[in-house]
Amino acid sequence: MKFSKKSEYGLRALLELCETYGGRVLQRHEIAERQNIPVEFLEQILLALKRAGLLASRRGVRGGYSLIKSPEDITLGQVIRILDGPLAPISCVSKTAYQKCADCPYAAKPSCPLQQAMGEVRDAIANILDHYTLSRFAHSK
Amino acid sequence: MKFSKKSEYGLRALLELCETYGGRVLQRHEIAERQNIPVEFLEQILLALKRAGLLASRRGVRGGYSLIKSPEDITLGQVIRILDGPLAPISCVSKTAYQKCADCPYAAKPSCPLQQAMGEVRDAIANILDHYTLSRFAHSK
DNA sequence: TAGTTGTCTAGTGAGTTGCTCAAGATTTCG
DNA sequence: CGAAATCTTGAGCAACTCACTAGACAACTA
Repeated sequence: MKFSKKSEYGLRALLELCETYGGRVLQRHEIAERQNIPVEFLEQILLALKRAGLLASRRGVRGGYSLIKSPEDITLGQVIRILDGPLAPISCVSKTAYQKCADCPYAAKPSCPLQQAMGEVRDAIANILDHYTLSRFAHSK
Repeated sequence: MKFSKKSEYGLRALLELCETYGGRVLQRHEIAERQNIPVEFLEQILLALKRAGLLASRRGVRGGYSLIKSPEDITLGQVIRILDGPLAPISCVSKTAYQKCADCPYAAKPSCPLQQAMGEVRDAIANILDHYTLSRFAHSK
């Protein structure tokens, strides 16, 4: 029941990028050094965030990465879903990636006792992470 | 960010055991069949739950497993922690298994921005799972 | 004491995580 | 233009975890 390093690194990288938001770009090695993240691994993360539309990048000598969306418009939930997949603790309660459980005897019945509890957990997690924005994050620094 | 099959199977096995609570014992193959769980895998789970003090077992011909605690006194949180480890999404916010992050640059500083958010998530999860008892579970069946 | 059950320890195949490496594309600067 | 700096892509890999299996052993009961 843990988040991956990918999510953690991704969030920490975004924190750095928030600080130069609107200003200069950051290169991967700058972010990597400041946040103690292996450069090549960080790269994969930054690219994923770019593909998801959070970052822009420029190649070449004065290249680097920069935030493309305002820190107020980026939530922890978004970032974690990009890097770690759905938030739901079991897939039969996921809203973004629902899957019927194959082996559960309750799957056929009208209601599964586990589903209710897990649904509540899912909602609680999503409620927090989808309302936490990067800006709120940076302020508490 | 998912619970393991172990937890899921464990909870479903406990549901079965709730139904015969106070009455007869259940053998592993009975539970396994009704809940579609591989017997030998289930066994490991039952043993873990036994070591944790939730179940009693008897060997031999009329052997089997039975609940040793009342369903009202067993919470989902307990069970999941036994089978899956701590609930915290990152270990620096775990109450049952705290660990300082080795590489995080905020670890040294008074406050880590990630920690606050993750702490809230941890509390939310624990709040739900530690108040959900097996009895509440069985009733909604 | 024979057969049935739980107990324990080890092992295994598939998949994931966290990370590395190498070759290429694009940009800037001299 | 050409060289250097940067991002881009894709492949690869060791360690670990997950879900499950196997087999020897201990205890209970008839």
